[in-house]
Amino acid sequence: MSDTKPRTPRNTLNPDLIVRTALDLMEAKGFHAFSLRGLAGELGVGPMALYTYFRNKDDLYDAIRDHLMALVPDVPPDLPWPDQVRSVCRGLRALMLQHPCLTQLLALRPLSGQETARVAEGLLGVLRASGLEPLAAARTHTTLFTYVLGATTWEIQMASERLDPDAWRRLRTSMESLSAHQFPTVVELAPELARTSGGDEQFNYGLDLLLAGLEVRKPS
Amino acid sequence: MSDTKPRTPRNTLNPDLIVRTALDLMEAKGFHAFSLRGLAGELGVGPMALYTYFRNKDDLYDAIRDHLMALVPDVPPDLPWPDQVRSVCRGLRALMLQHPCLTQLLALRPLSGQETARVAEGLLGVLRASGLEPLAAARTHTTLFTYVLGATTWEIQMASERLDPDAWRRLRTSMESLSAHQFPTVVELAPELARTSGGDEQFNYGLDLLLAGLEVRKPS
DNA sequence: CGTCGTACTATACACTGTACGTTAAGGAGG
DNA sequence: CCTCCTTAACGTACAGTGTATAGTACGACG
Repeated sequence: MSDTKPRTPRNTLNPDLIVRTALDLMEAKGFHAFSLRGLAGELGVGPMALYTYFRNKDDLYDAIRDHLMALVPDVPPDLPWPDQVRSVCRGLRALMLQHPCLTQLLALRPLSGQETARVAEGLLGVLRASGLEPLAAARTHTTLFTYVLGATTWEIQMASERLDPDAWRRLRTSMESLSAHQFPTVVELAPELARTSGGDEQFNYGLDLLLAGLEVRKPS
Repeated sequence: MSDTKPRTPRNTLNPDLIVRTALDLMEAKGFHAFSLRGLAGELGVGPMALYTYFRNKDDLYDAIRDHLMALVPDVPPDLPWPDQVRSVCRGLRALMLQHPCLTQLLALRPLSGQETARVAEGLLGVLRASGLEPLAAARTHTTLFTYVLGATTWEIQMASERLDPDAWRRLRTSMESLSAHQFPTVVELAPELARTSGGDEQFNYGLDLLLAGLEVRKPS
């Protein structure tokens, strides 16, 4: 009757499987609810088994982030450079919307990684080819990237707020309780502000603003 | 010998004291290390005492965020509108740099709050007065705000990375290990990219790009 | 067949947020 | 003055977290 517990067979785990399962879990339960114990449970394994493949939770985060960045599409060739920039930025945003945890992973521990470099290479190449000097290309690259990050972070945040009916109601009432005397413009533009809290149009508006500014600055 | 434990006197706590102490703790120990138990200890009080004033930790976060947003300076009058926009955006960024937890508070639970409305009112007023239509003003406001949020989040992240010598070394080596064959532009522009990972110049570059784009679009 | 490295497990520690029930301080009314 | 009632702060408990440390059994190799 020696109740030998069924040890999980020996080579069931590998980094890629862990990362993919972790990503699934994050998207199913949300970034905050994700835990190493939950992940281990999903894999049918003790929590400490994960430490064979990742030094700690942050290390796993990095791997997940790189796994996601690999999904950013390459720059499409044979297009005018502003359209190439638009394409990359929209692709990055689309990926962030599809995997909301990506914004949090980027905001939590920023960079490094082969795939991040690949994305940077594509955008930087376009900017250099468009005639920008090295420093201007780098500045523009960082500007574009941080705009996408901020805009999409905000958009996801607002969308998740809308999903929680309680939070959404509290937000509406707090908006409506703002006295039109104290904050006339906010109250007057409330419907417009609601429309600009996300969506393709809002994102493209800001992106085109940056591109328009860029063309003004260009010597050509 | 009844060892009556010295109960803390009755009205030592109040929301403002809690928020200020919490903010101090966050800045001293970092956003992640902040805990209700630590805060209660600092106040000389049991953890549950805080629940008299805040429904939960998120509620406290909201209060801290509003407390910080109150420190964003008002719009300076008697300036050309682009300079007014610059002033507000720079003021917001300066506050975020001074209190790095603000970016995380904004990214975690977005809006509502009297002080957030005050800041929005100032910026929206400037944009409307500059001649922008209601929808364009709202779009521009969101664009500017999300740019500041993204740029400053990134900047803080990179700065904190630089402070941790281990992470910084790992970053440098991973950068240098990128093959110049695979990522020629990234390798070539490495010094420029390092320079654009933060700082006033980088922030102002992106901000001026947005403003330049805005002037192109204006009918005047 | 014996040995060894390694993939996994077990246990334990110091934490976390917070639900629940209790206690005592302080002001109000008789 | 005494009593009552509201309420601020307490204590205990629970379910959960990441991870350090030590142990165990399996698979491959000599």
